[in-house]
Amino acid sequence: MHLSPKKQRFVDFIRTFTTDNDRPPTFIEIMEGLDIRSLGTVNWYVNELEKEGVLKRMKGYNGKRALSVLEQKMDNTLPLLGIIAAGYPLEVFENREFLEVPPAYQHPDNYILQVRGDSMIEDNIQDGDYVIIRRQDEANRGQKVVAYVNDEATLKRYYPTDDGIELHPRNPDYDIIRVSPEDDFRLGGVVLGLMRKYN
Amino acid sequence: MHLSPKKQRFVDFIRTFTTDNDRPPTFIEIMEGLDIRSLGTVNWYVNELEKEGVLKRMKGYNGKRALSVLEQKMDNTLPLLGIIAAGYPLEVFENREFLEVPPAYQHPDNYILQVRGDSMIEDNIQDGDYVIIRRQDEANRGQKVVAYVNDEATLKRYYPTDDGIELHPRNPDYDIIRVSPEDDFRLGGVVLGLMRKYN
DNA sequence: TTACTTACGAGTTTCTTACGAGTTTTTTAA
DNA sequence: TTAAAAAACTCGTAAGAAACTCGTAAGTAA
Repeated sequence: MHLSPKKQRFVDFIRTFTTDNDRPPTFIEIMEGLDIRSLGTVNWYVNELEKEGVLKRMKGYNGKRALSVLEQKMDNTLPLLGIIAAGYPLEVFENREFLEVPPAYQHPDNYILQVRGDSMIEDNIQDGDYVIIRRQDEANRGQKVVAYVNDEATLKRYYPTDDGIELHPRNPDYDIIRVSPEDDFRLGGVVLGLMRKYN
Repeated sequence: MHLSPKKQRFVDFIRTFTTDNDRPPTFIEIMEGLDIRSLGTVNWYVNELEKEGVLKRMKGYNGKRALSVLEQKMDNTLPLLGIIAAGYPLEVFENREFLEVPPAYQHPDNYILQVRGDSMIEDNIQDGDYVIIRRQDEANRGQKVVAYVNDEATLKRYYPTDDGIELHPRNPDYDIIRVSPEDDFRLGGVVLGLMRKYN
């Protein structure tokens, strides 16, 4: 992400100030350090850079006051949390790996699972595929979701019913899972996309 | 893709300027750097080179303005060249679109095609999927390739034989294509990966 | 109160885009 | 081979958008 020279100068100042003083600068310190004459201008920069994902306002960092600025990096990766297989608990990786994704998927609530098995074969999701998940606890009817039922994780289609939830596999060899209120149910997220690597 | 000397000089300037300054040049900087006397001329170059897929305008990159010029590298996109459907000529897009990909796929010889139809359904490649192609004229046995046979483009598996080439679909409704020496045959590339977007 | 951040409104400057018209070089077809 | 057509390249200007600026006032947490 290339910044304009002025914006670049702005974040550079924050970076060096922060390492020099062990705390981020206040708006006024930025103003003086960069020869800006208005707080509005400083504020404009912070807003812009926040929109662009370069800066982030943090709570309670600064000496006297609460909000301040801090850097964040974009590396186009998402955590590969583990392997999901129909009928088994989610196998979570110990040493977290990261996988590169198209930048648009970069989001703190997104993560990746690798699919094991063929329970979704009719949706053309095959063994070894990587699915990109958005962590959220609601879904639309028919969406593909990661669901946890009684400690078992599955990738299924989501169909709410009058008295519970149905989770449909996309493979005739597997049964529909009917979730009743007494089951322990949790939505892990919805599937945003899929990536497959050939070699 | 060879460019005219002038155009080549133009992109070379952008390339070196960008690496030197960590940002792409503005139109005026290009104008001065190349001894051009009109912004219209710079604009003309940019338009031309954009049509040819060499340059691309990016959001929020440049010093003062929003849209600017940048080379196809570094922005994590690949050109979406068109739609490929079994049994039809490749439908090439006029106004070139770009799609974000995982950064590792970034390569000048790579491009994207969108798949129409279900001729590869048994390989779990479905209608609407995006395949990432590496442009090259040889392939390994069994690899999925983009092939042009007598002006018809297809996505198939590649099987060389003693007296020619066989192209295997992955759908029983389609026939194997047998390419003999008198056929007009060309490899468009091999499939490196696949991306699918759900909404 | 004090030391900050946030919000508003209204500039100025820098840069892109659009337009219209011209010249030079290369390709095409008689 | 040569003239006509097309493509490559040039110019200058003006409109408009984005980037950047200012000053002040209101809000907020220690």
